[in-house]
Formats: sequence, structure tokens, C-alpha cells
Amino acid sequence: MATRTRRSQRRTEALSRERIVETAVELLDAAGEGGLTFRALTERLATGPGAIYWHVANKNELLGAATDAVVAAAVAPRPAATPHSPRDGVRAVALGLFDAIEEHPWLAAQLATQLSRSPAGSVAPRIFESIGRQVRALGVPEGSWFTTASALMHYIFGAAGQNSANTAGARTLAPDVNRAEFLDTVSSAWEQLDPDDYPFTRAVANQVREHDDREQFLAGLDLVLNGIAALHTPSG
Amino acid sequence: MATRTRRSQRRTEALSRERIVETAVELLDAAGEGGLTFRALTERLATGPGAIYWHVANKNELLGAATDAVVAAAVAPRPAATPHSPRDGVRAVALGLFDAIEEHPWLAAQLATQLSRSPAGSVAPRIFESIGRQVRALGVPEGSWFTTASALMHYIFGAAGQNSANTAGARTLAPDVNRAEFLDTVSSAWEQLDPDDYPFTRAVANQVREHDDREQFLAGLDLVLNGIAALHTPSG
DNA sequence: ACCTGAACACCGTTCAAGT
DNA sequence: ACCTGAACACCGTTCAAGT
Repeated sequence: MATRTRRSQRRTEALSRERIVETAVELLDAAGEGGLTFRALTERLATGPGAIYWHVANKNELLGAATDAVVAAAVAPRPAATPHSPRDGVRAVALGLFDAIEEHPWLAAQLATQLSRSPAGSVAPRIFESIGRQVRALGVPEGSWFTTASALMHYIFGAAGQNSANTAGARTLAPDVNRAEFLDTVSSAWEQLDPDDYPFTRAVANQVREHDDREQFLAGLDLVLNGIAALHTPSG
Repeated sequence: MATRTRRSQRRTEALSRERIVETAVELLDAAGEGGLTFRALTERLATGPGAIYWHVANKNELLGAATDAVVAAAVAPRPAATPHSPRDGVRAVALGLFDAIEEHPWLAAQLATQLSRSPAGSVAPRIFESIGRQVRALGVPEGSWFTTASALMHYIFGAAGQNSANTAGARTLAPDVNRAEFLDTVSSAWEQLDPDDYPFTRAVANQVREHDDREQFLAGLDLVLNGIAALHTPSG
């Protein structure tokens, strides 16, 4: 059923698990994992801690529910977009997760934590299904589905996580420092590393400064897609 | 265990930042992130919180130092092993990180958190340099170094993180349940998903049960390596 | 310089009591 | 069934005081 968020009349709305989760996501977005406390929650929802505990078992479950809600929205197929090719399908799913992690920087660490706590939960299958359908569309033989989908998922998680790290890092440094300035800081720090210990890192420091996150994410994704194609080319 | 076990010999050793970090790693290994508290630390080190704060600024810094210590050990080149091929070099570095995350399950989430807090810190360059040297050895042209090394690092982080999730998950379920039984549980859960919503995930549920983590990790790594080779083959 | 330990503010969680 | 809010155990951190 379609659930619509109505931002008016918040205070008169009845307390519900859904509204608690929604508020939790807002608090996480606003101030990171440290921003989600039961006190902040009770204040925003104008209630007591006992009321929240009636709807959710504990903070871990709440974090899990917040993670699931955001992931579900991220991998939900967009109505208008029908991909022209299987590769575009993979890119669409990947960018959906990439954007979600960028929009909710707390998500990367939470995915690692939540997947470890309950991989049989709803988050892992949701993501896996979404990626897997594209793998099937790529023409990968069934015996390789699991390995291929896993490899894609791992690349996407790793890359999106690192990317959100850059976004979050830029925020941590200073509120008014934008991403370009932040990358500039990292690049400069890398340029000043010991030449004997860090020759490679120093050599690419300049590429750090100039790179575009999205472009790089897609370039890496293409690397993985090429590897998949190399294994399963029909012509041989 | 209600009785506190304190190694009396410890007390005679001088307190140092190094010993604090070492003890922090032990606590993290034993009980996860929740196991690292200043109270547990003071008990083990037979001291007061003020003494610890003389050596480390706060808990975040301590977590960062613990992460760095473990990563440094993981990417340190092993004396005996000289890889036979560039690909073997990549595999060696990747497996070093893979094993470290498996041995220290808290590491995956900490890497995500710590890299976001200070990407200009020591952890990111350490890992990047280690992977980058292998990328250079692979013969990748310099203009693609950053993208290629990033893609490899992202895959490794994502895969190793997911893998540690399985290890940690097995521990969470029950102390005496081993990994095979845990994967069996996940597999069964996936088999019971809604056929309309999760056709792909249900189809691969059996591959979840049968897969070997290390094999799958290396198979995915080869996928990425094949993709890299496809872009930069000097001749066929 | 290095350490002690009581004290403080804040956190997640509980529960007898209300509607 | 759903909510209130005081209370509890525990946490990270501080700081006047000691050596």
C-alpha cells in the first residue's frame, strides 16, 4: 500500500513504528549515528521512552529498521526508467545505492553492522535481488549467478562506502568546506608522504584532486562488468 | 564469569599508548565494539581513566589507533613471500586484508567509520600504497592508476566486510554454531522468500549454502583483474 | 611528567502506574 | 492496547589533587 509522509500535523498524529523509524532517519541524516538518541527521539515525537519501546524492541532494531527503510527506497525500481541494456540496468541499481549512501552517510557503516547482525534479514535479500536480476539479464550462466552478483554487490558497497566517507569527511572538516576543498586537503596530505614509503600514493595524489566521484564509480563498475563479460562471452 | 581476572604482572609494566592500543584490540576482538569501554580498559590495565586520557585524546582516537595498528600489520609485506606474478601480488595483499577482517570482525565497520573521519590519516594511504604497487606491477598505465587501485580497494573492502559479516553472524547466532550451519540458516531463509518478489535470491539460495568464502573472494577478485586486463592488454 | 579516583552529564532500558 | 515518566545501571570524559 502506498504510504505518504505528511509533514503537517506531526504532533497530533498517533505514534507508530513507521513514524518512529522516519524520525530516526531524520535524526541520523542531521547529525550522524551520534544524533540518534532516545532522548532526541522522545523530544521530537513529544512522548516518553516507554512509548517508543512499545513499538520497537531496542536501539539496534531501530537502526536496522532505519537502514531497511532507506535501502528499500533506494532499490525500488523507478517507474519511468526502463534500461536500454543489461549494463544500464546494473548501472541504475548501482547508482541508486550510491546515491542513497551519499544522501545518508551513516548508511555505509550501518550496512556493514546490520548485515553482520542479521544477514537473513530483509536488507541483504533486497539488495541481492535487485542486483541479481540485472546479472541474469546480462546473460551470466546460472552456475555463476551467486559469485557474479556477490562481486558486483561488494564493489558497489565498497565504492559507495568510500565515497560517503569523502562526503562525511568534508562535513567533518568544516561546515563551509566543500568537497573539492576537502579532496584538495587529502591530495596535499598524500603529496607530503614519505617518498620512500609511499611512492605510489604520492604519484596518484594529483588524480585524487581531479577525480569526479560518480565518474570514477562508474569506471570501476565498468571494470567489473568487463571482467564478467570476459568470462561469459558467447562467441568464445 | 563474575570474578574479574587481572594479570598481576601487567601492573608492573609502565602504561604507554602502545599498551593501551594493544589492550583495546584485545577487548575489541573478545567482545566487539561494545566490549571496548574505558572501564574494561582501566580494569585490565589496573589504572584509572585519567591515566588513559593522558595517553589518548578520546575513544575515537583510540579506535582509530586500534584500526591503524591492525591494518599496518595486515598490509606489511611478508618476508618469505615474493609473488610469482603481479596477479599473485594483488591476491597476497587482498588476502592479507581479508584475513585481518576475518580475524578482527569489528574492523570492517571501523574502516568505514575511520576512513570517513580522517581519510588523510594513516589508514587509507597504507592500504592504497599496498594495493597500488601491485597495480603498477600489473602494467596499468599511469593515467589509470588511481581508478584501478580504487576499484580494487573497493572490491576488497566490500567483499571482506561482507565476509566478516558472515563470521560475526555465525557468532551472534550461537556460540557453538559454526559457519556452515550459519550459512545453512541464511540459505533456508532465502529459500522461503516470496517467489514473486525474490525469484533470483531464491534461485541462488543453494549456492549460498555450498560456497567457500575464500574461493568466492578470489573468484570475484579475478573478475576485477580480468576487467583491468581487458582495458590494458598490450597485445591480445 | 604521569597517574588517581571521585564526580558529572548523558545514554539505553525498565517498569509500576496510568488511560 | 498504548502511553507516562521517574529510576537504574552504565558510559565517556573531566579535573583537583597527588607523586
